[in-house]
Formats: sequence, C-alpha cells, structure tokens
Amino acid sequence: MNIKEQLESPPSELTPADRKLVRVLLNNFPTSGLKTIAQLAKDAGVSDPSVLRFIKKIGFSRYSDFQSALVKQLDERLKSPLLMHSKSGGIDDDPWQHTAESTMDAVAGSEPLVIKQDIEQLVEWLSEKNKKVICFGGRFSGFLAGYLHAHLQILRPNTKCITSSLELSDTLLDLKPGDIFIQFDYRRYQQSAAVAVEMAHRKKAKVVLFTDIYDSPLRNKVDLTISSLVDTSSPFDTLVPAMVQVEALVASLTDTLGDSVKDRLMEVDDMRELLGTHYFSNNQQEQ
Amino acid sequence: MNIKEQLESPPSELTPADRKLVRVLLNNFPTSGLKTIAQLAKDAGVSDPSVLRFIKKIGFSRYSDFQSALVKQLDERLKSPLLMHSKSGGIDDDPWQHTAESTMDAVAGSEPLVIKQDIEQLVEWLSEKNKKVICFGGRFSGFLAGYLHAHLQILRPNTKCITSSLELSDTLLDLKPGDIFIQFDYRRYQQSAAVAVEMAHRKKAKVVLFTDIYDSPLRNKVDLTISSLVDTSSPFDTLVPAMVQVEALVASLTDTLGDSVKDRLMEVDDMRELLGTHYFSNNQQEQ
DNA sequence: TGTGATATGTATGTTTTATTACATAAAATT
DNA sequence: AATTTTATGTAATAAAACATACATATCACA
Repeated sequence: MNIKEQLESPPSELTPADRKLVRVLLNNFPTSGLKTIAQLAKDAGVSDPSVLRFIKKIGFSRYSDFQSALVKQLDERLKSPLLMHSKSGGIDDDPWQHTAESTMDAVAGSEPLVIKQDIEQLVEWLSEKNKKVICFGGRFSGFLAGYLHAHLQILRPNTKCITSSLELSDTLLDLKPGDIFIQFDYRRYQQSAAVAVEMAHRKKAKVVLFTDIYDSPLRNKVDLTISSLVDTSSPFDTLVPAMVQVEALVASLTDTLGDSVKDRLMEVDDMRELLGTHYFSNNQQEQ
Repeated sequence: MNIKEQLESPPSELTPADRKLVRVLLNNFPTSGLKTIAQLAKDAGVSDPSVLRFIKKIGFSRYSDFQSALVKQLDERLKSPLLMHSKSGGIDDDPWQHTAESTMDAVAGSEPLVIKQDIEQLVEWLSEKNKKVICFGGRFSGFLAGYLHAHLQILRPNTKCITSSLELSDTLLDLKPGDIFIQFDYRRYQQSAAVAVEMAHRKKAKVVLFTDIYDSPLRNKVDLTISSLVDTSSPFDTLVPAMVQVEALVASLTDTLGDSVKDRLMEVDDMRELLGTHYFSNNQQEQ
C-alpha cells in the first residue's frame, strides 16, 4: 500500500497537529520522512509525541516501521525506470524478445555494481605471471570459468580450470599463498563452491568471487567480489552480465599487459597453425 | 559532487574493509546509506569504527553529514526522474567500460540478424524429444555449446555435448536422420567444425549453425543459421550476443514445452537435493 | 623471521532518539 | 460556566546510535 495514499486518506479524523505533519511530509515526499522525530516535529511546529501519535494513527506501531516502509517504497521507485523496459511497441508475449530485453536490463543494472578499484586490483593480481590462477565454477557458471580460463591461458602461463572433483582437491592442496582462486557461484549456490573457497582461503590464496549478490555466505572468506544481476523474465537465470564482466576483465588485463602479450598471441597463432586446427585440449573443450 | 563518484574514486587507497563498504553502499544505492552505522557495518561484515573511518576518508566529518548529503542527492534525483543518473560522460580510456559498451552495441546489432521463423523452426525441432540433440563448438564457443547443453539437458532427454575428438567421431557415426546437430563456430573458424558439419549433413541430421555474420564456408551444408556480431573494442571477439541468443532460445523452448517441463524441473531439483550438491558429471562440468 | 606500519575489532563513554507517563490546554457539550 | 472530552506539550527514561581510545591482528618489507 502506498504511503502517500495513507497520508492523504487517513482512517480517522485528523487533528490540527496531524494536518501540519501531513503538509510537511507531503511537501517533499518522501525524504522528509527520513528525518528524526525531533526534526520532523520541529519542521511541522508540533511536539515529538504528536508525531508519534500521528504515525500510529496511520497504521504504524513504531516510528522505525514507518521509516522502513518509506525506504522500501523509495527503493522500488528508484529501481523502476530500469525495469520498465520497452513500454513502446506492441505486446510482446514473444519469449525470445522478452528474454533478450530483460537480459539487457540485467546487464545495464549490473554495471553500477562493478567497482573500479576491484577491477584494477584483480587485473594487478592477474598480471603477476608467477602466481597460479585457478578458475572454478558451478553447473552453469562452470562454463564461464572455462571461458575465462581459455582467455587467460592465452594471456599468461600458470592458469588452470577445474573440471572435476578430483582435480579440485588436488589443485587446492597445491595452492600457494598469493595464488589466485577465481570462483563463480550464482543463485542455487553450490556446496562445492563453499568448500573450495574455504580451502583456498586457508591456503592463503587470493579468493575472487563472481556472484550475483553480495550477501553470499562466502563473503568473509573472499578477498574480492564481482557481482552481477541474474534475474530475467526467463525461468532460468542469465549469466550474460557475468560474461560481459569476464570479457571486460580480459580486455582490461590485455590492456595492462600491453605489448608483451602481443608476442604471446602471435606465438599461439603460429602454434595453432603448426598443430592444425583440430586438436583437443586434454579433457575440457576442443580447439 | 556526486557521492557515487566519491565512493568510486576515493582520495586515498581503499582498505579491504572500505571496499566491502563501497560494495554494500553501491549495491542498493543510495538507500543502503540511510541505515544506521551498526546496520551498515553488519551488512558489510565490518565493525562500526570501520564505517566511521571510511566515511571520514571520503570526506565527511560525521556520519550524519554523509547521510544528509545522501538524502539531498536523493531529493535531486527524485525531482528529475530521467536525467540520466548513470555515468557522467568523461573520457573513456577505461578498457573495461569501453569493452562493456561496445559489447552492448554488438548485442543490439545482433538483434536484427535473428529471423523469427528460424527460431520457431529450431524450437519446434528441439521439442521433439525422441530426436537426439548434439552440441558442439570450438575453442571458445565450445563453452556456449556446453552452456546450451546444460540447459537442454534439463528440458529434455537425448541431449549430448561433445568435448573430445573421440566423442566427436563416435557420436557422428551414430547420428540418425532427423537428429539435430548444433554447431557453434565463430571467427577463426576451425576445421573440426567443417568436418563435423559435413558429416552430420551426410547423416541427414538437421544441422544448426551458430556463427558470426561473415559467410561461413559451411553455409550450404547447414539447415539453419543463427548469426551474431562478435566485434568489440577488445582484441578478443565477444560471444555475449551469442550467449544472449542461447538464453533466449532456452526461454523460448521452455515456453513452448509448457507445463510438462515444470514437472521435469521439479524432478531435477528433487534429485539434486537427494544427490547432494557436490557431485560432478563425468568429465565436463560439475554440479 | 622479525619489525614497523597499517588495518581492524573490542570495549566504552557520550550523545541522540524514540517512547511513555503525566500534566496542561483547548474544545465541545450540557 | 462547569464538566467532560479531546488534543497537545513537558518532562522523564530507556534504548539506540554515534564516536573515541585502545588493543589486537594483519600485512609489507627488510
């Protein structure tokens, strides 16, 4: 229920003090309601208890309840412009179109979640070619881990992507302090992720987590988090924003590595030429 | 001065605790900053004083100053709803930003390349659960093949993803007329793709090709092509538009399959519950 | 491996803030 | 005009929130 409406159509008669309060609250709604009782009372020219009584009259038992409701509504209002996609054009019950559009929204919405400093930090870590880099992910996000790894492999030595549980334990055992462990873990969080992160953390590796929300239970075992939205209109979550981040990361790293990587790229091309384009890597994905 | 910018480009280096706070604050900006110090500290997983120190670092002498600034900015933003509160122009030599943006362009540019009839056709084919579906891709695009397969596997039986050359030949031999062979092949086309498509075509399978816009030599052996752009500012190509297509395809298929798939999704969830969340599939990616 | 510097948390003091109880003022009613 | 009813403010209090000092832990570097 809209608080503005609650203010405008109260359940019972308003007293003069109430009316003063309504005027103040409505006159730059809703931020005026974020103040303290004392401030609000002063602005309206009434006493503190009058504020309390009014708040109770419109249906909140505590002042803080009123404020939280206000903030919640504020949040929705701030988020709506993004979520309101393509109100122009006809009805789209076309799931393809619909999914594609809401995926774009997710990408746009994920952009502000990225913290420049985090990226810089991560790129710096990844530039240290003598440190190992391990990529690992879940059922779906595992492909992103592989995708990142496929790029990293070209840019630097000492990278690995974990694709089986045996490999996981072996690799974790070998981790040295300062190595980088990159974990992908999105909604429907997987226990293997928690275990891996915990172990990597114990080994004093730098743990990087690509995930969808910040409040992952892994939070305090993780040195750096890169988060993205996963919600779409589809029954499945989207990993497109995450993939954008992976590609952007690769671009940043390439940029930082500079010319040294050009040579390596050449070499890779030459070698592919020699080996023919038909080889498969050990057990992961093919060339 | 914009507080968001202040958060993103602090005057001095950020400590780990600072970064946690930045993330939380940015995550639900700006309402997350309206909380009390204690709540904010708890959300970020740091202590109260860390919050205070951070607030001082970004230029506020008291916490309440920070909050007032936040509210003030909030007010402005609410008064000018669509005044583009995203990034403030500026030079764009940041490769991350640059790549992300040009990737979005690629996605937008790929949209008109999709032909609705093709999608409908493909969805129809994939709805035939008695036909086999084989996914296959290249060095990078192989992950997309895997990603598609991981979804298809949930939606229907008889799906397979090829991850090694042995598997490739065996699987191709077993193809029956009417089976569906989905090939991903993007710039730096790979010979394995040509061979596979040729074979699948001879076996009278339906060959679907996900590729980029340039005419692939495979075009005439292929029954259906879904193309996307791969160019970005990054030295590497992007597969993001292709991934959007894969997800949109999955959404369309889910929509078409309707309720029958709901039950299957339930079953999958139940089974995951029973098996625990820690198993790995044979050699591909883990659960 | 030890040492200085930095970062972070714990404990604590001080101020605000919300809330209640009660007294006073205003209004309505007879 | 007196009395009841309603509205409002004052003052007290308990809870919480902010802020600080200090101790501990962590990190960087020699």
